[in-house]
Amino acid sequence: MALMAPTQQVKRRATNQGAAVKEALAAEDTFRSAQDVYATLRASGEKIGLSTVYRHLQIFVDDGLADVIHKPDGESTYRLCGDASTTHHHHLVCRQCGKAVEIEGPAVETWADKVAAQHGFSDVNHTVEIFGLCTACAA
Amino acid sequence: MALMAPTQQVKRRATNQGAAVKEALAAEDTFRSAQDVYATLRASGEKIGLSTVYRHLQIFVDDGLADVIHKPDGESTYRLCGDASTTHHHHLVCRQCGKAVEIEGPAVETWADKVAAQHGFSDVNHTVEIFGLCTACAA
DNA sequence: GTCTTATCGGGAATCATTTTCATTATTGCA
DNA sequence: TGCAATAATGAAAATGATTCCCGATAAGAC
Ligand SMILES: [Mn+2]
Ligand SMILES: [Mn+2]
Ligand SMILES: [Zn+2]
Ligand SMILES: [Zn+2]
Repeated sequence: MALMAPTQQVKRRATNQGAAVKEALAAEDTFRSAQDVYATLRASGEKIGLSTVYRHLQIFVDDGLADVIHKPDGESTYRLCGDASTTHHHHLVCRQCGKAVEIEGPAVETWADKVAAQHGFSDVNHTVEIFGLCTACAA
Repeated sequence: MALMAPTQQVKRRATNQGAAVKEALAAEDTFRSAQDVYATLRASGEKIGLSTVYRHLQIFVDDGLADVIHKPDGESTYRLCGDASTTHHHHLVCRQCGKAVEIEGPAVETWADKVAAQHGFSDVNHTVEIFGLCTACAA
């Protein structure tokens, strides 16, 4: 059994950079890479370093504010989570522009757990991502 | 609509290196990284280069002989496919040792297509991976 | 055996991500 | 309000997987 670390809220300082990264993500319902966010912020005159962008994106993930999807080419992309860490969900993602729709599939959840249990696997989680072309990109 | 390239069977030469990579993968029902396969082969005295390992792993994927899973840390892992490219399936994978079981979920397939269609997405595919600890690693 | 060229592999190049660490800015408190 | 404690920053270097380059090697055809 894993030790359950107390959910100690880490003390975080409010900074311009942190706010800027969050705004950049909030601007679109799209999965975006750290490099992309960084380029966008710099282009808009924001004073921020690449390390800081990576740092905040990871913080968002740790805090359950953002989801991350690893593209086949290895690049990680981030997107603010609709309703924070409350609801478990997955995504329908446009492989062209990154636009994403949050989706739920209760049946998939139970299926995944059942299959894992049947094979004796424990401490289970899963990834379910549907990729395609959004209507805009299909044109 | 995508042009359907003629399924021209590429002429491939039989080499010791290609066979060695396939054997290394066949030895275990586990997803393994290129670096890992390379290290294993060299350790067993095999005369092979890292580039060649990557080359053959990619060939296996192109030929539908192997599946690839991208780990969260970005590393790609490969595993020979049970029944070649015939059956679409997913995997239940041990996040500790990489041991994998091929699984099927017809309901998930139809669900994925339906959800995508409802949102107007086209040219759809999906990834479904269940991770956990196998009985051996749970001990 | 000889030729053609697919394959090999050492090493350099890419490139996203991480680490380092001196500098800067935020927050709690006197 | 003033200041010390320290969290945050970011430029630069390091890391590490993967790809690229290209002269050397070897499989397959005749
Ligand atoms: Mn789920
Ligand atoms: Mn499927
Ligand atoms: Zn799109
Ligand atoms: Zn295991």
